[in-house]
Amino acid sequence: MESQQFHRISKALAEPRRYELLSRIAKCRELACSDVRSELPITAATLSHHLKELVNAGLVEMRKEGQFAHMKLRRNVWRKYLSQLGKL
Amino acid sequence: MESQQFHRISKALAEPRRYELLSRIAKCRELACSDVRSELPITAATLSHHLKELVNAGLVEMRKEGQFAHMKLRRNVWRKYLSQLGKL
DNA sequence: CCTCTACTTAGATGATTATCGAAATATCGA
DNA sequence: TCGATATTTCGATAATCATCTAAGTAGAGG
Repeated sequence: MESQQFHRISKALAEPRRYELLSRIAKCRELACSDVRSELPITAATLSHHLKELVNAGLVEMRKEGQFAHMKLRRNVWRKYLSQLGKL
Repeated sequence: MESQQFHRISKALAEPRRYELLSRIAKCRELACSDVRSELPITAATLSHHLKELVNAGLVEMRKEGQFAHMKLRRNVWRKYLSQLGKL
């Protein structure tokens, strides 16, 4: 795994709200933004910002379906990240 | 592992220089600050700051021997962190 | 078309923090 | 005791970033 991606992922995880978001995404096969918003006290703008960070880091994949955005964990990237950390 | 400690560790890892420092500490049984300073372009003040964060996070243990400070990875904490991440 | 809903983008603000130089503290060796 | 070296603390500065409101874009259903 590229060092740049590794650091982006680390930064993405460092924000508690973002980690919580990732954690919810990981628990489902897919999760819609609107579902997150109905369960967490977060504005649409902030959610969109955090989501962008997760996608930028390569951790999350997005799919647009009509008005809705669905998020999905990229499990192979996550595995690679864990394996890299494990080498410390 | 406490959620507070978990987040502190995540934050500590998110800074590339700090991760590099941790990585060097992990490679030895113990590492002296002065050795780090002779190998990396970093001021004493900055090193001291990052070291404090690692200690605060519970990831690193310090031992003073005369003028020298020796740093050591707390491997059981590291293991717990990895295992927590693995549950995502 | 019009409007409602879902999301994104832009711009601003405040908080956090990485960094450094300088001063302080502590230990060692002469 | 003096001077050198190691580390910490303080204070300042600049950069990063989380958050919000408001405005923009776009699909769905009348």
